[in-house]
Amino acid sequence: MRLATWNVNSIRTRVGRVADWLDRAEVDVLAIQETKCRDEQFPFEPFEDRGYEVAHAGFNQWNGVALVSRVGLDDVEITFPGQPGFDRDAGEALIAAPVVDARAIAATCNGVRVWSLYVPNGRAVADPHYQYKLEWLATLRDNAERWLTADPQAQIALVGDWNIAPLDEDVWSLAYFADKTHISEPERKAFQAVLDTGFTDVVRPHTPGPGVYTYWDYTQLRFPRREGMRIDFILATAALAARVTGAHIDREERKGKAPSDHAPVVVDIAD
DNA sequence: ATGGCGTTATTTTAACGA
Repeated sequence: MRLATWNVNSIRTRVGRVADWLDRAEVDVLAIQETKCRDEQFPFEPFEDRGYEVAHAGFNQWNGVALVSRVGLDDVEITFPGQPGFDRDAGEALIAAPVVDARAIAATCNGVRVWSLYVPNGRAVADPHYQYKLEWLATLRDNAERWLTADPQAQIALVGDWNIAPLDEDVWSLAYFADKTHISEPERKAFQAVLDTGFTDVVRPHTPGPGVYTYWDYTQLRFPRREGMRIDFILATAALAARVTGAHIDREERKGKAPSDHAPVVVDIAD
């Protein structure tokens, strides 16, 4: 089966492009981030017309994650246990539920537990949102460890917009990002800590760098100048990674009329 | 140079993004 992840930057604005892409891409399961809508605003019909089931979590105009599948969509779970929230009004407090963003949704698709994840941006290293990001990732790590401890053979995919560039070559300019988020050591360690529970990046072996990205800013002609970031990942447990036969980043989808600023990331999994 | 662009909402500016 073919599994993909895509930060679409508003599903209502992008639904035509996403549907057109599904018509061509032969994707069985698509994890979406940044739908930017509430459940009742989500355009379900274009997906259902194409034979896909949809599960969506959206609480307001921010964030929003979804799973689209034509190979089953069972045991849907919105947010992971202990998922931290961010108090937007206070602007500083890191607090627990019930103030939780729509940043995580899971379902079992053809035997694979797929999590569509939208990791908090962090905004700036000195911003409280940055601590929220680190706490969010640490809690995800704890869950990942728990899932694999319960079943070392579990087939789990953690996919989405991680808002972290793990390697120096994952950003177009180290100097530009030197004092910004996405490349700081705490963020990279938080990402690595998830990997260390038993996950691997199953896309990178098929899309070697440098200069291979999944995101390009709308401004400053970043895309034509090939100045991007690699921040969208498909991480798989060993049992699932063993079935991966190929992967690609569909940078063609960053072109044309009204694109998302992210490209879809795709992985092929043997039956 | 906080510019450059895109999206959303109890919009006409502010918040957010990375």
